[in-house]
Amino acid sequence: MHPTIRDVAKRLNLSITTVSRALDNYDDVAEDTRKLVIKTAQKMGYAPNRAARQLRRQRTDTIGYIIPAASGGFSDPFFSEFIAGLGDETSAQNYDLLVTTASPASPDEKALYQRWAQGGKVDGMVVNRIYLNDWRLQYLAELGLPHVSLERSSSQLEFVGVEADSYHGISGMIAYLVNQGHSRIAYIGGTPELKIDKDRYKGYQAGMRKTKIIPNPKLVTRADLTREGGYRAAEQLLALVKPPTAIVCINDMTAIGAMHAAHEHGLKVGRDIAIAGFDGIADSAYTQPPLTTIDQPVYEIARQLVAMLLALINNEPLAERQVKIEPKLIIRESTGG
Amino acid sequence: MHPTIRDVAKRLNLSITTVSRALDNYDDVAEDTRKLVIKTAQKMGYAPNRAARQLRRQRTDTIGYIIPAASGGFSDPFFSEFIAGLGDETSAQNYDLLVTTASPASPDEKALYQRWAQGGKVDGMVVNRIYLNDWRLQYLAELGLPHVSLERSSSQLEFVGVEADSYHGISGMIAYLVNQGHSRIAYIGGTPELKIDKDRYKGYQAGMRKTKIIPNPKLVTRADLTREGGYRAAEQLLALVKPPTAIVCINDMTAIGAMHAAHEHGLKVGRDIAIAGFDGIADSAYTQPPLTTIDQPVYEIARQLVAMLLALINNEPLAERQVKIEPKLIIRESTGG
DNA sequence: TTGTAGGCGTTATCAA
DNA sequence: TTGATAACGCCTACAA
Repeated sequence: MHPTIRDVAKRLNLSITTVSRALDNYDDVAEDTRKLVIKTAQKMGYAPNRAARQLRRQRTDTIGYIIPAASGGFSDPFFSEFIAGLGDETSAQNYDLLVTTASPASPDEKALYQRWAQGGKVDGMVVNRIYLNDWRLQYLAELGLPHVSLERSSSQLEFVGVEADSYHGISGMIAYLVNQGHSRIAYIGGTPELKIDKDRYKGYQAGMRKTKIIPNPKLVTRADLTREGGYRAAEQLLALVKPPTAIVCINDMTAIGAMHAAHEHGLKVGRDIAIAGFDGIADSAYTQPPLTTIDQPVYEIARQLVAMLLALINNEPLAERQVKIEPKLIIRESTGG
Repeated sequence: MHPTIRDVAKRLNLSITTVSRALDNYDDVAEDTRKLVIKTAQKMGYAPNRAARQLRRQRTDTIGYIIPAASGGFSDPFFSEFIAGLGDETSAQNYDLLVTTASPASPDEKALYQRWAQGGKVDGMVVNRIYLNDWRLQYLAELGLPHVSLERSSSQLEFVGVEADSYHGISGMIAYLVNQGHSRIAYIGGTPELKIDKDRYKGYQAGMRKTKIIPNPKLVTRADLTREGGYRAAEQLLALVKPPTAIVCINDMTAIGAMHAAHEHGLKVGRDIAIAGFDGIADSAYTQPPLTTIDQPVYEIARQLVAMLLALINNEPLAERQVKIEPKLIIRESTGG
């Protein structure tokens, strides 16, 4: 098998202590010795055994993220960008990232959290797609395992993480649409237990309230944050006697589905109907027509979260325990440009 | 910290041996004892320490995958589907998946492979986006670390993994387009060192050769598998004195970029110009117009790869060491329907 | 500046 | 059916 520290020591007629310290750049080792050790270790292809190191140090240098998506594939680029951010920041800090998918609130999900958190497989966890009442955050808190989240749950006592201001994002969007002359503005949300749904829906309500328009409850529908869900919800909206002239969606995926439905109804998006999303995924600039959306810097948020988590893990001071991000309205042709 | 097996043993006045075996379902432990142990362990919130187990068993029950994408985010849904497949299958088999991103052939990438492979952090690796001459496969082979790949490199002695028949996929696509009356058919590829580029380009050539059309070398361009790359390459093609009437792209991302360029040129995709991709990502059904593509079951391929890798790791017999997949042509409106 | 030795939490061998 | 004990490979307090 691989050479161990013992093999290196034997080869050089040194003790494993010296080798260990030479490699870890302790300063109580002779310069010549260190150089020799490093060279030999390299030549022998030595790399410290992670399990042994972890056991000894009582830490894994690994953090975990369980993608909250139904089995069968997460197809929301939101997650790709998020994972990319997590991966890049963990790597940059010489940590590793453990990843898998599990359906929210499934037994699998619980088993995974247990295996990783209680088994000491990870030093901390990143959590997102937060529910108003989220067992994951509760569980991690009880366990005392460091964790950060994108969005907070209402049951959370001590929140460390990032929050995007969904509320103002959406209410600003509504204001913009009203300004464009729209009044029959529909909302396609997600399940109301989701923190982001609550915030975004409130933003919608607030935006509508500021106008004199009495919102039609039929214009508020719910889907599941997927293209298919957005498609079906939009179908319903377009089948109304008085269909909406604008549709604001909880995320870009939903909006893409809605655009598809509009096209099928022979509507030209951006002229006959306005459609807008939330997230600012890379796709949104490449849809036809390009999608108006509320951009949140997902990649950066993910990196930020990791940085915060590692600070938490290593007991380093944290400049801010709660970072608030203001997403930006990006106007494109899907709302008439 | 967490209770250890010792704590459980102490609580029950049993030896750690017995506890260990009760939990691992050995059959030489009294039924009553086993039940008691399991119950107590659960009550105490005991979960075996993974590092200790790994050190002792000399295996990690973890496999690794390094996303071969430039830092700053992989935005190709191909990878999301791939990761979802990897994650679901590893979870299903009670393994864990270590993931990160690294630019192909960067020093970071090498450092990661070393840390994981030589440090015994993983029992095996999944590799994709294969180069004709791929140092990763060579490295893993030399190390003797189990690995599987999607696509094979030409320098590979012993290939275990999955191959999609890119060649026939593309040549079939060309045949279809020619049949539709196209003759000025362009190809937007990737870097020629990529295995898939070689195969797909060959498919293009073969498809063209079957017709009497003499292919114009100006119609063959290269990009980088991204939307932006596809956009720029298509811009060039459309600026030609005699622009192509059809563009076949190495993947769907490139095709999405190309469609964007066509729209900007005032062309109606599917009527004024045909554009086709490769991969069959979920997006492709939701572009406007929907994209003709060559569909390969990425999610299933990923699961298959993991299954093969775990068989390799556990020295189980492998029905097939090399699985060949025939991708399917999906005709949609982007080529005139 | 270097070496000795103990222990991190498991699993597995052997003996009782 | 159960228990004592020795590793797995590394780090580090302490001794030399």
